[in-house]
Amino acid sequence: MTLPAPKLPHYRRLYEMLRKQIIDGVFTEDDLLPSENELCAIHGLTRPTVRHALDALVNEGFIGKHQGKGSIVQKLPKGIGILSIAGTTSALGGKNLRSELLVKPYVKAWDDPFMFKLSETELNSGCIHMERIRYYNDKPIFYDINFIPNINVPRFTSRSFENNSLFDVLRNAYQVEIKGGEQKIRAIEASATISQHLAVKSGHPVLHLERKFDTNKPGFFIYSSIYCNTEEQAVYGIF
Amino acid sequence: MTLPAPKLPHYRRLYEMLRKQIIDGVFTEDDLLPSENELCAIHGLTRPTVRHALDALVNEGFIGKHQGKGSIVQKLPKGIGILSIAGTTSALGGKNLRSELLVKPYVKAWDDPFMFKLSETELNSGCIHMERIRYYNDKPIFYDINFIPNINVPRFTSRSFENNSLFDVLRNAYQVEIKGGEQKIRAIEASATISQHLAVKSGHPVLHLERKFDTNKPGFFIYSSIYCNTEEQAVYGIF
DNA sequence: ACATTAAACTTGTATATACAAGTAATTATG
DNA sequence: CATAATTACTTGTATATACAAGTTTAATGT
Repeated sequence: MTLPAPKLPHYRRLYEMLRKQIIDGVFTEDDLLPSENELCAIHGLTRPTVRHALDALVNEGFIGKHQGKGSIVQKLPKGIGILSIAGTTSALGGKNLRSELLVKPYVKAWDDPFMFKLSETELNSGCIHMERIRYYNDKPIFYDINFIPNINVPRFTSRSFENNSLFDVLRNAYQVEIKGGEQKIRAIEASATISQHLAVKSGHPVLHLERKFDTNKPGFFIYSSIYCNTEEQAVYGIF
Repeated sequence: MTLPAPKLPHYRRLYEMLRKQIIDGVFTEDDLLPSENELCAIHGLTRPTVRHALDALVNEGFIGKHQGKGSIVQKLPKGIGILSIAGTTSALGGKNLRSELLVKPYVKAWDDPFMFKLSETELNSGCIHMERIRYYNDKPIFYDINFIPNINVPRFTSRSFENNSLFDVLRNAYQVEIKGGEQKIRAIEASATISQHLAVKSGHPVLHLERKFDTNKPGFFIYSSIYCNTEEQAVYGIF
């Protein structure tokens, strides 16, 4: 995984700029973006190049194009793969949501057996293991165990993750983006350990998800095992 | 929801043709598609038009493009939103999987309250309600309740669904395609009704998913409530 | 003041052309 | 026969141009 090229293609620069403007709130839902012709004039680019950038924004769910009318900003796409609490709008950041690092990231060999089949490269690199508890209204609702292949993620173990999205860190510091993934879901009876972490009675039903995230880096996946207490709130996810 | 236009744009016709060839097995995983120049010659189109079709195939996960090498067919994208059993490769069709209609599709008013907020149009149209049980090795594992808005789906209630994917029927008969969606997941104790349908003891943990599927038709969503027995096999899904 | 028509805007589709950058195949050389 | 160089292929990026089709705005007529 190399550092990004210092020179991005024109269409990509425009795409990143517009994307950032939407995320930063410069354009918000239902706003019209500058027209294709305006963007050509502003950036000294041609329509096919501008359209290429806009197509990418459409594909990622940031805007919708309407012939004759313009490019309209949509509600910020909720991250595919991010779990939250039904009824809240973000995984973290709401006043009643907070996250606590239970086990700081450290490098270890993969658990054997592991929940998903691993490639040779992954097996040889070991993984970074970390555990977090997420609280809603001071009640533990998620017990989250992450396994990140120790491939090209220098100084990962020294980063701070409390109240930070793991995915944001990966995107901003390592240019790793989540593209989707697969998951195995079970309803299980809470074991002694799980009931301790999630503050439920032993034997109480809890949700268990084993997830494998695809990223924009070929061959680089992120793994996660999550236990959830859904007694009061359902777990919410986009797929 | 209108019928598709009799005349498709060139790029779209090429996209649909290549997509069908991949699905039908004319091209299989790891095959090289004809090059862009070859497709231009074969179809009397220009490279930007051909590339537009190929870009759509990339976006949907059918192919990957490799500079200098060619366009390579990928494993058929597993339907987003389709649930299956961990370890099997399709929702239905495997020898050990079969589906049984418990309640034939019929038109009714929406349950009130309903698991997701409904639009005015949806409320006024009523929904088509149907219930199925899915078996794995003759054991009931899914109890699936679907709610399809009664909007532009003529003669839906007279179709046969046993051993047919609801999504395939929607795509082939009504040009409705699933684009993703959202879900609320809970681990619950099986009620008397659920334990009867899924052949588990009352009070045993079962999975409950409430799902809202986005489609290619603006404003048209499909809803589903699924109870799953995950005692022996996890539920598997792509997101 | 309102309705109708025309003009001016928007995105959608498509062709044409050129050069950059990566990979595979062919040819030349030792 | 092996290796290196060259050629020929591939996709990637970008400009230029034109017309179609949908929507909004401005002008005109009553």
